[in-house]
Amino acid sequence: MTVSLGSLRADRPDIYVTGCPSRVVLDHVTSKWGVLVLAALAGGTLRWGELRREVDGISEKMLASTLRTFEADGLVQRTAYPEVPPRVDYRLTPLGRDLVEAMTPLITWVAAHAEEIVSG
Amino acid sequence: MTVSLGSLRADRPDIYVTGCPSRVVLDHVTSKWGVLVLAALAGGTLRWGELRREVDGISEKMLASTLRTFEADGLVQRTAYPEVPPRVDYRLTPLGRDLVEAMTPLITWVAAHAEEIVSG
DNA sequence: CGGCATCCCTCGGGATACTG
DNA sequence: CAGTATCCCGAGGGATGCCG
Repeated sequence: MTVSLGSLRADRPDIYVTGCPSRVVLDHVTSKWGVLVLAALAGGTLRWGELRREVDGISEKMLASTLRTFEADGLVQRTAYPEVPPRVDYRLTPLGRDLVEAMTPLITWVAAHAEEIVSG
Repeated sequence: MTVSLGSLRADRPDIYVTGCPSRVVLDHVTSKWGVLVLAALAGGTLRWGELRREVDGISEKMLASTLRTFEADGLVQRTAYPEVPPRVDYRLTPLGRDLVEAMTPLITWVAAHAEEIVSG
């Protein structure tokens, strides 16, 4: 069952208004590293170091910042283990998993058509 | 038919590599105004002025820049009519319509869950 | 009406170094 | 290992003005 294109705006006029919750969440998700971090976590729980290696090019600062945003949004759950050396892992919450599922068509499409677009 | 979450990374490792076509296209789409402009055009052809009003908060500079990027990507088609006063309209290309269709689940999801997330 | 040019500045984000 | 703290830069992006 496909959502018709025409209904996209009619059903969700809220997306387009500055400062509304939809825009805030959309900004988080479409932030420079948002999609990549969420997609990386789609494969399952990852530790900090794994996440860094997984998302090529991200700095520690941006990884921390992106994760904190998603944690506050309730999309990612952080778990710290009281061990030495410290171990921390990150996983999607049920809400986050739901979001990633909604993102999957986009990511798949981009991956499939990227060459075509860039080569023009 | 749903794409399993686990396969997302396995199938498309390219997304995660800096500078690859997938990352370039993903950056265009997830640029600050990319999603909004594409979604606005999902409803059909729009004139410049209509687009500006539709996408709340966008400046002329960013609208122009975003549209030029998508035009170069082959996602949006620009048509100028040799009239006075000038009239220009923008519509999605078939490729662009395809992309918007892949984006629709994400937009719909965000609109539906935004309150829940922001109020957190 | 539909832009482009220009100026200006915020702040996203990178590099580096340090800590529990 | 998993971060925090600082410094710093530049491009993304806003405001204004002009033009065909």
